[in-house]
This record gives sequence, structure tokens and C-alpha cells, in this order.
Amino acid sequence: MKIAEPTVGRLVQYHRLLERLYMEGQKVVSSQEIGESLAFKASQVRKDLSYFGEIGKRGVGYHVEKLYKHINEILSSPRKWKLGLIGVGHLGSALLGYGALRNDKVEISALFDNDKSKVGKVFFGVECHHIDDAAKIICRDRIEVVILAVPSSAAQSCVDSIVSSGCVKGILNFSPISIVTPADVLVTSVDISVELEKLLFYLKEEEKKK
Amino acid sequence: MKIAEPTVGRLVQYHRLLERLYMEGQKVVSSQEIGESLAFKASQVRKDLSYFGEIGKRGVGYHVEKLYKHINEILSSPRKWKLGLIGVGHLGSALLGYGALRNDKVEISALFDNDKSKVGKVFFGVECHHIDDAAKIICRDRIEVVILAVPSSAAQSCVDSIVSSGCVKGILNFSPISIVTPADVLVTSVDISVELEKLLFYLKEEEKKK
DNA sequence: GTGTGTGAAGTGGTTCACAGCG
DNA sequence: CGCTGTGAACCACTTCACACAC
Repeated sequence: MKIAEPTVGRLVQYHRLLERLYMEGQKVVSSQEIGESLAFKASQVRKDLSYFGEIGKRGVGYHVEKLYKHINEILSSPRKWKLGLIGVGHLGSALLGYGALRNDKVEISALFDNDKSKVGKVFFGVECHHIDDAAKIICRDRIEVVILAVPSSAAQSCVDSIVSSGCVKGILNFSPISIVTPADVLVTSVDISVELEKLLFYLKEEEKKK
Repeated sequence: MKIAEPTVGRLVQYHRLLERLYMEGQKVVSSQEIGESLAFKASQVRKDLSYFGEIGKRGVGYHVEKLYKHINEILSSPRKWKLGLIGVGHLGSALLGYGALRNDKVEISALFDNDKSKVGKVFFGVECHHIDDAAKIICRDRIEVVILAVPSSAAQSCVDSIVSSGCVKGILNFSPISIVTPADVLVTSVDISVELEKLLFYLKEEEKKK
């Protein structure tokens, strides 16, 4: 069955919450309680969880450990994904140092940058290569996922060269531009300036109301 | 009229594209062409643009300069927003150095961190204060928008203290946790690890298909 | 009684299809 | 004739409401 994107996003959040509840020793949790913690409707939580079979107990709630492990299974990876990070500037190094990538599902195997002063250096234990060698190294090291943190002017040409390697299956794009890829390469984009602009737009709208 | 969130996001992207086309000297553009550049359907582009009156010419397309200035107007701010950034770690400093905040709609006025070794120092021309002084300084400097780039364990208490100042109208949250705020404080969240997990989930699904 | 699971209804956003204007 | 503007159809996701299991 196809699981909708918003549902997957919420599953990740349930997973996080349950991990915490589990650590705290809580045994049982209701859809109501999950909803309040994460600002979702209880009915939404139940619907999301029901996609994967009857996991809760009527009149009781969900068993924290069981549900945690269940969602863990749903989100689990067949193996550790090898990641490449292109662009070791401010944002790229932030991502490197950031918790999001210190995760047992992924492993950063290589860095790439066009700045020759960075090439050959090691950042957070990972070596930086020149961007021109990206396709070659991605193939050699069996890298399947690429995080793109380069300026918009460089984004598309980076994409073209790594896609040409034929090894890349997914791209997490942080460049403020929409990139084009063959249909078999999945792309998720995080556009920070769009998010900021959206917030500012609605702030302005709020102000106009008054 | 209420403009839907996805529409606002696309407007920001139209704006960027038109700026480029305008610089390049292109005079006219069709919904078709905009759609191809940004990977949206032409009908979607036309619907989005039609919310703001008849701005295109039938049989011709949209006048680049006119449309650019029109969208500029829609997205314009009543004034420069003053921003505070909480959390001058990897991600926070990346955001500081990053282009998204070098924008004539916003101005970073203050930084906050709980690390005493950072307090009193200046980063990218902006002084860092202790987080405990945040509410006070936010009021004093009339800061209305706060960017939150702290670990999830600290997020909610930061939110509570800055919201208590009564001056904050919007929060751009980068912490991997959902925060609760009074209804009159707008929140936009960018959850990098959720985005990564979503990508990995769909990569796994793709693999299962084969 | 309590809280889940779920069909059905509702809501919001996208896409179609074509009338209408340049 | 070409491309926009737009009501209507469509689709996807959310919420409701209640039967059902504990």
C-alpha cells in the first residue's frame, strides 16, 4: 500500500515521541495524548497508525514499547545508506556537525567542494574531494544518497554530474532552486528562504487584519 | 482573500525565477515556460497568478517585468523585520552566514546562546547575548521574529521565555521537535531529520518494488 | 466506560477543459 | 490562432461519528 507523504512525516514524529516515552518508562499512551504532544488531531493519529494493522488495544491505548518497535520497523532501512555531501560551506558543515546525520541509518562517506583549499582536508572525520571527482568517487564508494548544499548557481550542474554516475538514487536538496532529475532519482527539497518568506508573508497578512 | 500555503511557497519561487528572467532581459514568459522551469503544471501556475487579478495577456503570456514587480508587491513587507537568532551552534551560524537571511526584508539584530563562552562575542557583525536575557532584549530591540536553532531539549523552554516577552509574532523553528505557542504566534517549522527520513523511507519503498 | 479502528463525509488543493480575449 | 482565466471535476488528505473490542 502507498503511504502518503504527510503520513510518513508524522510517523517520524511519532517515532521520536515514543522513543522518549519509552526511555521515560511510560507503558501505555493514547492517540489523544500523542496528538496533544505533537499538535495533531487524535483521529489523525489513529488513522495513521491503523494503516499498519491493529496495533492498539481498544479501551486502553497503545503499548509504548510495542508501538515504538513497530514504527521503528516501518521506518527501518534495509541497510545503512552511504551519503555524499556536496558543498562544505556554512550550511554543509552545519549539517555535518548536526544531529540529523548522526543516525544509524546513514553514514557520511565523502564530502565534495569546488574550493581547492578544502580539498584533501578532513571535516568531522570525512575527507573532502574536488567536486569534479564526485561522479567517480560516488560510484567507487557506492554512495546512493547525496545531500546538496551548494549555491543555486552551482546546483543543477552538480546534479547533472552526480546523476550521470548512475549510482545516485536520492537527493536531499538544500539549494534554493528547483532541480531537475530523471524520474528514478528521488528528490526532497528543503528551501530555507521559501520557509522564511512564507512566515513573513503570513505575518504581514496578520498585521493587515487588525 | 486567504491565500493557501502551497501557493505562497510557489509565489516565492516564481519571484526568484522572474528576477532571473528579468536580469537576463527576457520580456515575456508563458505559464507553460514557468511551469517547466519549476516543475509545476502550467494550469497550476495560471491559477496561482489569477488570484491577484488579470495580469497576463491572452494569446501572449505574462510580461516579465510587470509580473515580477507584481509578485514583488504581493510578497513585500510593510517594513524590515527585526530577527533574533537563538542557538549559535553549527546550524545557527550556518544560517547567519547563509544567503537566506541576507535579504532586504529582514535584519538580524541579536543572537542568543546558553554557552557563556559565546556571550559577548560578535558573529557576522551581530552580538551574542545569554539566552536568559532573550525576553528582555527582544522587547528592548523590538524583535518580532525569532529563528530557533537549538537542540530539541532546549526548544520548548526557549519558546516559552521568548513568547512571554509578548513581542514575538513569528518563529522559524529548526529544532527537531514540535513546539507549542499561543495562537497569535505564527510558527513555521523546518525539520531536517524528518525530511531526510522521508527520503530514506521512499528510497526503501522504491527498492522493495523491484 | 474507555479508547481504538474505520467507513463516510468534509475540506482543501490540483488539474482539466474550454470559453474568451488579444 | 495562442495563451490566459476560471468554473467544474477530480483527487488527496483530514476529520467526524460511531460500531466494536477490551
